Amino acid sequence: MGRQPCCDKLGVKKGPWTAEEDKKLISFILTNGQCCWRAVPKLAGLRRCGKSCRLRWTNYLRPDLKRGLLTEAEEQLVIDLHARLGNRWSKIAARLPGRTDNEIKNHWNTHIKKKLLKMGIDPVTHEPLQEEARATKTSSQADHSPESDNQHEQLPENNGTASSENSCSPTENGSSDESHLLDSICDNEPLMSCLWEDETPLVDPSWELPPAGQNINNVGLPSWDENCAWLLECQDFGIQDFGFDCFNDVGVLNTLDTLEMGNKH
DNA sequence: AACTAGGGCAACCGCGATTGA
DNA sequence: TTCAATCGCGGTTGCCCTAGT
Repeated sequence: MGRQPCCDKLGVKKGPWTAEEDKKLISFILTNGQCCWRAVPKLAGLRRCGKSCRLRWTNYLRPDLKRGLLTEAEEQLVIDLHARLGNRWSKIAARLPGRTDNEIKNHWNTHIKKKLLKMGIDPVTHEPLQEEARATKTSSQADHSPESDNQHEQLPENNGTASSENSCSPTENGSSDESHLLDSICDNEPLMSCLWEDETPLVDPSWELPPAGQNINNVGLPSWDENCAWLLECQDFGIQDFGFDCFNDVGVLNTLDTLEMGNKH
């Protein structure tokens, strides 16, 4: 009895994805949509576990992904959101269109954390390190940390009125422009209520895959018969030439770039 | 030029949540 | 209501690249 592993340990490939595998996965998902990840490897002809496929797609192959470093404004937003949400990377990522939880998590651990420490700010509590030390001395029990579950529970009730005292978390290092950007975001109640609306992803809603089983052709997309050759050729012609409006072109091109990079490996 | 250490990122692992029979 | 199957998330690992010596 007990829980089955998500995939057969035997015969399942691990490690970096090859361009060929990427092509297969993209081809399959664009043809069939995202459904039942467990079945994806089998149907797509991949020797991967479904989990791995999902991860690869959501973190790397999705056409709506942005690539490259987070902008200062995005970084500031991440800091602010982290102060309120803690390590809920998926929630944070949901507020940043085109960014994945993994990407944000990595960026946090490699860049932002250090930045905050340099500024004398505890990356966990978002409070000045000295005060933090004092606070832990006096009341180690009273958990005022933003990580506190209580605080998390209250988050939805902060809707819209997302306290500006929170938003004044570490902004010292940001340029005044970025601070203004963040302030203006936080001061904008309609925008903030939208941001705090869990069901309202900022990701371009135009990126929608057809329901399972429905061929991509049915949504006005070019045939996928040419498989990834088509995707790859888009680089030469420009995605718009295909009338492929449902994809944000940057995203698709990023995917293509990615595939190309993969080929170089 | 060769070696080493550190940083960055992609991918894996394990667990909790959710779903459906 | 219970329990197995599946999904999704957060933490962690390991590999690759680059800067420094």
